[in-house]
Amino acid sequence: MKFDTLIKNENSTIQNRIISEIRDLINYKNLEPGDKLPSERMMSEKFEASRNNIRESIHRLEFYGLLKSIPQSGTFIANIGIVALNGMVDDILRLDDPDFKSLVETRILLELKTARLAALRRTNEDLDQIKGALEAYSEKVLNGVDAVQEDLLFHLAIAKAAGNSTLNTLMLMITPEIITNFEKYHVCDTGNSNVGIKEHTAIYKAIKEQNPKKAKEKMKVHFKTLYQYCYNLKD
Amino acid sequence: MKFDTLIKNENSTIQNRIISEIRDLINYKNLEPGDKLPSERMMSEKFEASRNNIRESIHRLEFYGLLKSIPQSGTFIANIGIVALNGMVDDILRLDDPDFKSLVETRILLELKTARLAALRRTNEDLDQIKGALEAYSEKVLNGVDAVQEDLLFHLAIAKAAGNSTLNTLMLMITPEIITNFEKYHVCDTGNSNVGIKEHTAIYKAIKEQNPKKAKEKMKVHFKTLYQYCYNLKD
DNA sequence: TCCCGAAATCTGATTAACCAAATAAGAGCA
DNA sequence: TGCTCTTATTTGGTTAATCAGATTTCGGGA
Repeated sequence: MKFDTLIKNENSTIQNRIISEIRDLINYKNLEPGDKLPSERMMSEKFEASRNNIRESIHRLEFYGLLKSIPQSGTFIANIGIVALNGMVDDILRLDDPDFKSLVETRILLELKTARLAALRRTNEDLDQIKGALEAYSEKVLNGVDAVQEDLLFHLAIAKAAGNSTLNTLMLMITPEIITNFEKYHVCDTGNSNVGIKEHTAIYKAIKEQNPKKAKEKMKVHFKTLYQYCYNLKD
Repeated sequence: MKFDTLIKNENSTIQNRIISEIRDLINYKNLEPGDKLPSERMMSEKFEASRNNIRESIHRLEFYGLLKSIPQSGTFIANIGIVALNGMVDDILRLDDPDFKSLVETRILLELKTARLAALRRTNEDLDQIKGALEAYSEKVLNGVDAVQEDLLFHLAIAKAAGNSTLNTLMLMITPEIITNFEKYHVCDTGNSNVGIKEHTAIYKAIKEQNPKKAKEKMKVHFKTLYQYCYNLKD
C-alpha cells in the first residue's frame, strides 16, 4: 500500500463502496462503539464482494482508527463515537489523491519544523550523522555527479535528529513521493549545484550551534525556489 | 494497517527481518534501480518465511516508494538509488513507535498550518461546513453532553478547508490516534467547557474574516493547554 | 432454578491452491 | 541464420481451504 495507493487503486472503487456500505450498516443497525460488526464472511456475502476486498477495506478503516480487529473474536467499532465515525468516513471517501503541490507544501512545512527541532534536540551522535550525510552530498556534487539520494539522506538525517517519531514517519512517507515526482516534473536541477552545498552547510552549522531560529531560516532559504514554484502555481 | 500497526505488530519482527534480508540481497547482488527482485515464492523459500509475510514486507517497502510491484511481471526496485534505499530502509527499521508526545507535537504543528491555510483558501461552502460543525459542538457542550466527536469534526472541517489533500490525509491519520490516547491518558476535560466554545468561535471568525495570522494565533491559544502539557513532559 | 463444563460453532488469521496475464523458450519456416 | 508464431513457464493477484483460539450453546448435576 503506497502513500497514493492508499487512496486510488484498481480496487479502490470497490473498497470505497464497501466502506460506505459498512457505514450504512452501522447507522442502520444503530451500532455503537464497542459493538461487533458482522463477520468477514457474512459481509462478503451480503455486499457481494470478495473476502479479500472486505478485509482490505476493514484494514483501511483500522488504519484510520475507526475499527479494531481482534483475532479470533471479530471486528469492532472503535470507541470514537458514531458522529465522528460518519464524518471521518465521509472525509476518507472524499479524499483527493495527493497532488504535487500539496506534497511540496507539506514537505516544506515539515522540514521547517524538523530543522528547528533538530537544532533544539540533536545529540552529538545525530550531529555526526548529519555531518556524514552532508560530506557525502558535497563530495558527489563537487565531482559533478548527481546527488539526489545524498540530498534526501541529509534531510532524513535532520528529521531523525528532530526526535519526533511521528514527524519522522510522515517525512519518510511523503519524501519518496516528492523525489519521484521531482524527476517526473524536472523541477530540481538549479543550475549551479554549489548553491546546494552552501545552503546545506548553513543548515548544518545552525543545527550544530543549536540555534533553532537560524536553522529554520536557513532551511527556508534552501526551499525558496521550491516555495515559489509551489505558490506561483495556478490553483 | 493502523498508523502504529505500521511499525509494531505481531509479525513485525519477522517482516523487519525480511526487509533487511531484501536490502542485503539487493546489495549483495548489486541490483540497481529498475532491476527485478526474485519472485515472491523464491524469497519465501530462501528467507524461510510464509509468502504472506513476504508480500506484506514488499507492500511496506512499496508504501515508502522503495519498490514497485507489477502484476504479472515481478517486483522492481524504484528509481530512487541504492544509497538512498539503504538509508531509508535503515530508517524504516529503526522507526520507534509513535509516542503520545510526538503525536501531540505533530498535531499542533499541522493544525496551526491548516488554520492558516483555511483562512486563506476557504470557500463559502467550506465555511458553511465549519459553521455547522461549530454549532453541533456548541449545542452538545451547552447541554452538558460530551462533545469530543464534534470537537474532532470541527478540526477536520478546518483541515478540509485548507485545500491541501496531503495535509488532510496526515490529519486523518494521526487524529484518531490522538483521540484514543486522549481518553486513555485523561488529558482533556478542561473543567469549564465554555472556554472551548469561545476558542472555537474565535478560530471560526478568523477563518471567516480570511485573516490567516489571526486564525493561526487563535488556534495556538486553543492548543495552549495541550502545548504546555506536551513541552513540560519529561523526555 | 442455577451453575458448571464440554462440545459445537464462529471468528480472524494463515496457508495452500488456482487464475490470468506477461514473459521466455522453442519449434517451424523462409 | 533470422524471424514469427505457438507453447510452456513464471509472475503477482485472487480465491478457497485450513487453523487455532475465542465464544456460544446446551445438557447434566446440584
